[in-house]
Amino acid sequence: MWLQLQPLAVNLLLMKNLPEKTTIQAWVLLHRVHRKLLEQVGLSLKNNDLPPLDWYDVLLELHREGGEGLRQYEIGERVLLNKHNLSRLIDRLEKQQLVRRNACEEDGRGNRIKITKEGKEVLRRVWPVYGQTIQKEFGEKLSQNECSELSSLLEKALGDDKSA
Amino acid sequence: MWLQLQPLAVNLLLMKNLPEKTTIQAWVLLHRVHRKLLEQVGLSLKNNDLPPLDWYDVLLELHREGGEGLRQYEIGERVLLNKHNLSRLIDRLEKQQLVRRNACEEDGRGNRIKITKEGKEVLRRVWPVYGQTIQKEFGEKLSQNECSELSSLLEKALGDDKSA
DNA sequence: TTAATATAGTTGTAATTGCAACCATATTAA
DNA sequence: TTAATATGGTTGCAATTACAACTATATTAA
Repeated sequence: MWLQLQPLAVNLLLMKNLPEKTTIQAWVLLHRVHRKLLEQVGLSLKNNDLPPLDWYDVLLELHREGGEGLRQYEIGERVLLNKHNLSRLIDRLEKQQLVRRNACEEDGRGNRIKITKEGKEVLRRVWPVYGQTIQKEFGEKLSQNECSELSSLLEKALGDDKSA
Repeated sequence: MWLQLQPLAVNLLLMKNLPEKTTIQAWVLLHRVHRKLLEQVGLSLKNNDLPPLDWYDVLLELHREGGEGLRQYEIGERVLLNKHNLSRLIDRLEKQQLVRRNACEEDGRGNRIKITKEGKEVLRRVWPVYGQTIQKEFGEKLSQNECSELSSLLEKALGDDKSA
């Protein structure tokens, strides 16, 4: 009986809970801003013969951590951009000697990844370009107050269902 | 002489105009929210055996336009997601009969793309799932006022250097 | 102990992307 | 007119991605 009802219930759910216009507008703008910024950053990096942003993204987290480096899944959790194929992204970084994989003592399945001197050098070269683009395309458009306001709204949108 | 100075000038520029902490924080959150939402939407679509979001993105713009459809470059301008390889995305849509390419009268180089009945049907099937995910993962977290506030900040960040 | 299940990471493969080169038509300037 | 340049779109190709299947180790429960 419950089983019989379920498909209907699902359908009803699908008909409801659709977003308001205001919500959709924010959603659309979120995408437009994101896309524009990412395009600009990509362009700047390329124009300066720098590696793509996802390299920076990983290297930065490794640099932040320092010490014994990070497990791959930890990188995945922290990174800004999409985390699929991290394995192969790290392959590429390793091939360029920007990171090193070390066997992991506590857990024989995994490895610990550490940034190298060369990796840090890449961070140093990328940041001025990356940071400047953020500032020019984004920071300059908003006051510090507006940035904070934006952050708090975004944080709320993130939900951060602090179950962890 | 000017040529001699330029590299220095460029370097100086690179050292300056770096973003404030507040800016960076907003930047990071923007990415996190975007990534999370896109992941959720992708998941919902897949779980319901629906095509990827970029199909919807294109089909929606075509539907909005109606009439004689859109040129490919117009689609590129309107679409939410990244616009590279639009040509081949449209190939795929056309292969599924969701759109049709017609020769373009005013401009022999281009074509006009129109959504088909089947394409509209896809829109109808996708929206409930897409919309519901937007609402659940995003809309519900913010009040309508907050959404408006967010929109106006994002609009400002977009800059919209109304040169067009 | 063993079996069952979960987690970390890798790999095969097909689909998609990014990029640059390209073709065809438009537009501009002479 | 012609030549030069710009624009719209396609295509070839190498790199990257998504996804699923897989290996190996950990963890849990019996």
